[in-house]
Amino acid sequence: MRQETIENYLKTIYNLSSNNTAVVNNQKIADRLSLNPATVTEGLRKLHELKYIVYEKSYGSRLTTSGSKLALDIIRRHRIWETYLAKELGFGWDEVHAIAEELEHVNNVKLINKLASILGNPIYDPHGDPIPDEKGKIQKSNFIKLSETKLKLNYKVMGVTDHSTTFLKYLEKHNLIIGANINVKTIEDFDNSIVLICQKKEVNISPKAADCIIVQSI
Amino acid sequence: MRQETIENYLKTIYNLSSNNTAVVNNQKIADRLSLNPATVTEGLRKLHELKYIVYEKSYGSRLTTSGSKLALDIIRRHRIWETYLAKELGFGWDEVHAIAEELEHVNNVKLINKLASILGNPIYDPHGDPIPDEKGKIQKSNFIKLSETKLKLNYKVMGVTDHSTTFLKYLEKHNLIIGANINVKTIEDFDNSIVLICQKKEVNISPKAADCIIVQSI
DNA sequence: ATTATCTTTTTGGTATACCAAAAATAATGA
DNA sequence: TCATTATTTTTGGTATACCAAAAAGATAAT
Ligand SMILES: [Mn+2]
Ligand SMILES: [Mn+2]
Ligand SMILES: [Mn+2]
Ligand SMILES: [Mn+2]
Repeated sequence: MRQETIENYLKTIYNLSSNNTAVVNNQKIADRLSLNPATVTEGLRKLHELKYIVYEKSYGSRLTTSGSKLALDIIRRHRIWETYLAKELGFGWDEVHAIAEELEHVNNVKLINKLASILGNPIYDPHGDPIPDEKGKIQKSNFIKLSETKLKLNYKVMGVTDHSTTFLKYLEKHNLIIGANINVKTIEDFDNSIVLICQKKEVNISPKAADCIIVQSI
Repeated sequence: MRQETIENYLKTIYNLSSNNTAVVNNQKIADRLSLNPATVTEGLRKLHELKYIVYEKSYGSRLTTSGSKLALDIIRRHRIWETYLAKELGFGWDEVHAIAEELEHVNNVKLINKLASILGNPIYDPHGDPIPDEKGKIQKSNFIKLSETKLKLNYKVMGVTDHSTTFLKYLEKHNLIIGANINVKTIEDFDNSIVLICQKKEVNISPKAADCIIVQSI
């Protein structure tokens, strides 16, 4: 199996099992990687043989210790590159993901650690996602989705779970960038859309968008 | 054909036809890319179909305008990355080639131009090789090989044609780094080995090594 | 419990990238 | 020139990464 293929599967499985405890089903992997489900079934069988995952037929996959280690390594590379592109090379948070998708496969420990060191060993990437350290350790947080917030409370934007240019440009337009302070004004009973105050302006957020914004209570 | 495969062929053909005028034979491509000659024959047939090269059976290949353009673009990416790794990220001139071999395939014009701009749009890479500009234009020089030098004359080291760690470490040991001034003391009749003075020390250079060192008369 | 609906797997098939060995072609040199 | 050697091409074959459609299995919904 090509290394790049392995890496893309493992990264996806890790991201889909959130806390790395849940079992991941094939269809979601197929969706994320834009592959036919048949291809995924084959791929998972091979990854199981390579002992990167435990794959139970018609049930799902979960990473082994070695699979988890590799996954975290790729995620580290991806997020370090995203941060370096944004902080050192002047790219926008909506541009970095696509480039990092390619750079993440360049495997050179010294290079990644050097970039990390220049950045001051950051813990979060430009989208608020945590960056694993060299040993694969991740900072854990108590962040919640904007869609789970309570009325009248104050929050700080800590991250996003959608990295698409369209979404990020949309957020920028309303000053909903990382670090922004917001106040949840009303939650519409009708469709669960959220009206919030950000920089003194009222912004109406659809439930779908609110599900992609990560905040912290302040 | 995979983009990476195309890029590796074109880069190799460009490098083997030096001034990009000579026809390149299959065996040398096979050697450089560590491929079976049969594989190369197939590859060249496909590149001809894609109009990147003109391939005459049992004779050789030469790049078309479009092939040449792509080749120069990859070479630019490779050499910009080598320079960035050396100048900005603290890697040695013996380390950068291997990493650049991977990074060169990440195709993002804005990224490469940004790196180039940070470096002050350099014209030479850490091995003294010229860096094509965005349009593919290359600085041409009057450099010669150390093996072609004349007795008693003074030269400046301008580059190397071998990028292997062993060779570069060997040169470093004798202070034969880029920019070093040397004086050709004697050329042995017996084996054409060269004795030169570099930083007041005498160094004996084999003809094979002298063939990989590029100098300029001063 | 029995459909109806997802989801996964199997089957059969394509495209790419490679190689070893044999056959053909070109180059060299006596 | 004619044989020897070097290079290139053809042939037959493997491994990987994919997909479409059919079959099987699991889940949900009445
Ligand atoms: Mn990303
Ligand atoms: Mn990110
Ligand atoms: Mn190089
Ligand atoms: Mn170089």
